[in-house]
Amino acid sequence: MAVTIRDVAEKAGVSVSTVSKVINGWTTISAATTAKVNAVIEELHFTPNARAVSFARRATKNIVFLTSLGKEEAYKNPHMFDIMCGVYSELSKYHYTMTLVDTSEEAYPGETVEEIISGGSADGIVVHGAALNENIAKTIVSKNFPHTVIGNPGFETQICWIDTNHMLGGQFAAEHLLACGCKKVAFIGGRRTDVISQQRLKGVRQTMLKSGHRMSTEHIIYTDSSREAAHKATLDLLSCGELPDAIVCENNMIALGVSRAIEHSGLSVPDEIAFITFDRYPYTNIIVPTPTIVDIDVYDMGRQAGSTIARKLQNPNLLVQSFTTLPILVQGSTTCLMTDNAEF
Amino acid sequence: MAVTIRDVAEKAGVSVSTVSKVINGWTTISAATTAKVNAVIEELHFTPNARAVSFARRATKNIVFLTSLGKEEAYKNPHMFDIMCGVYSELSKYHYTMTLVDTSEEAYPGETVEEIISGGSADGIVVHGAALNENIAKTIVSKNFPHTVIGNPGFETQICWIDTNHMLGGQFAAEHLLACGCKKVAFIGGRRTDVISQQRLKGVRQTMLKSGHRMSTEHIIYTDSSREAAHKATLDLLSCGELPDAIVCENNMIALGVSRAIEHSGLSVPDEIAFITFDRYPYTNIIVPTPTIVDIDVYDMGRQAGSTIARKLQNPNLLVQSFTTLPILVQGSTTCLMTDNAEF
DNA sequence: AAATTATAGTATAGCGTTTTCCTAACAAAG
DNA sequence: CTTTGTTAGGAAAACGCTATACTATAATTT
Repeated sequence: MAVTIRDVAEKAGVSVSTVSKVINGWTTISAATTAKVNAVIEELHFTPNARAVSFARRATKNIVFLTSLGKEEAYKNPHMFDIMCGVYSELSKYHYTMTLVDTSEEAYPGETVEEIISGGSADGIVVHGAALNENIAKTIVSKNFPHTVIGNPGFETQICWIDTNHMLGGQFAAEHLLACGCKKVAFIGGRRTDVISQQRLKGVRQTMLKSGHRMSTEHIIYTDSSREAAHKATLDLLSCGELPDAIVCENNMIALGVSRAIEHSGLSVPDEIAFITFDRYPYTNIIVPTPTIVDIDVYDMGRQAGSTIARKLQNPNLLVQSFTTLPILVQGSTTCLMTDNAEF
Repeated sequence: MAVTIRDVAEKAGVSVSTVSKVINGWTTISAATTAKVNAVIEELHFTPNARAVSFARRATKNIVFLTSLGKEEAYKNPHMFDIMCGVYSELSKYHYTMTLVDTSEEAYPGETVEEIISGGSADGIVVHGAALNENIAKTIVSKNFPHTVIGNPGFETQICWIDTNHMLGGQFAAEHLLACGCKKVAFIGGRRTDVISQQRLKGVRQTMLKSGHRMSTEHIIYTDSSREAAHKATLDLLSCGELPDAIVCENNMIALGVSRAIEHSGLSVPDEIAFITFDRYPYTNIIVPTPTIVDIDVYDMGRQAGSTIARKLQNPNLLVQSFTTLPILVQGSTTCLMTDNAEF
């Protein structure tokens, strides 16, 4: 049917092994033979059968991206796709392909991680934090399967993961506000139990304290992560007690409510009150005024995860356990403009 | 190393073929033997080697999703991911895996479509319209490779595609506005040359005309697809000439500008003036007031594409060339509430 | 009882590469 | 002139499964 390496060998008058060696760039074949073989390959439009190559090489050159998909994923989690694109971009540089595997409840029972590993349908796996659980982690670790997890697992495990340093994010936010001259910083968070939220607050708190500004307890507020709740919380915050000169919003939904509340309060931004938030969402840039944000380059995180696993695959002795990336400050118009960014 | 079908056969005291038949559910094996073999499979934790299976079956049970990725894809094109999730969900029901392939300029030269087809790394391909060009179309058609394209190719080709009926979308918008009692409908579009835009306008126009309302030419406006441009265009529209009682916005960016302009004009929405837009974006629901939109269920489009190709693969005689899906009206608060939806 | 037909299972030839081990042929060294 | 090395290429055994063709036994029919 399709043209095989044998056809090429016969037509070129050489052996199958010679053709294989030419294809794979062995140096033990003379220039003349190489040229001859390549000419025939060209002539017959030969493409090696990928299935046979995988089989013979006992490797797929494929990585599974394990995640939790679903309807409206782009709306619920716009970062997932960017991470994925980042992983992909790096993997393809190393000539790996990437197949998606979904672990969500609604998913039709697909390949389990066990099956992927023992069935050998991929050489490695990149796991999005949302799809990780202790079982999966245990399987991966016990089988010593090449992997990287995107996001701090949040439980005790030897798995290799990569995440952004969220405490540092809080620190960056506070440092920026300090540089703007803010001294009385408030924090409005969503769920008190959220680890990321805690770390961000910790970063803010410590940084303020280090500069001699202890955050007042009534300036640390938790509310629903909704525009309405944040709106109300902000009005409360601004109407009684000591007025803050800056608000750190833990997420975009809160920032939206804070923004409107400040607008209604009549205070000027950023002169009378500044605010800053975390993470960029597709709608962040339509908020008026454009908020200053401490962002995570999720695409880059994906790239780092991709390159880490690719490098591990090339060199199995690579000793990387975990690492964190730096958040970045994106200046908006809700904090004063920093012309000298010596600090950052 | 890993446990193979031979190990299972030996331990169970049957032949390799018998084990294979048990695995693949052939009915020619007795219940007793089946049970015995399954017990051994369980005991040895045997998982068939996916690479060997692909090789022997001459099929991968894998579909390529060809698209154009890139940094910030989620921001630039939030629909891409939803489509992908839809395709994935359906493919996995048919036990196909899905691998991503990027065609974007910035992409590291990956597998070309030719290589995928002749290399046999996938059994079929789903192409996102943004990644399609005449070359790719020609290759797919000439090799008669199982495929589906998401989005009207826009050029002459025998390729199988699926898209939403955009003209019908325009019709739906107009019918809704008519039902609301609007008679003087304006249209603000982005690029005049955009095919989708043209079809939507055509749908609106024809529907209005059918009800005896010819749209005035000065009520059909083209401007940049930016908030600012749309804002200005709307103010112009509202300040001179005949006042429309409804505006059809061709996209969300325009809707954003229109919304603000109406707010500034002091007209009440939807009583004095209504507006409607197309497609839902991640930020659509943060626009105040929530616009009524004619939406495309892109996840569902993905699912249809996935199921179409899966069915084609099961049954190669399936004669589907192209088909379109229905847009859906999502009621917001920028048009009057339709309690009886007899028409839709 | 012989002939036919089901039924349950086996033997084995692929599938299309890679890769290890060999073997010529020739060059350099002793 | 023999020995040793080096280089270019070939032979063939894997890789682990599927699926076809076949066989032996049991069940049914004549």
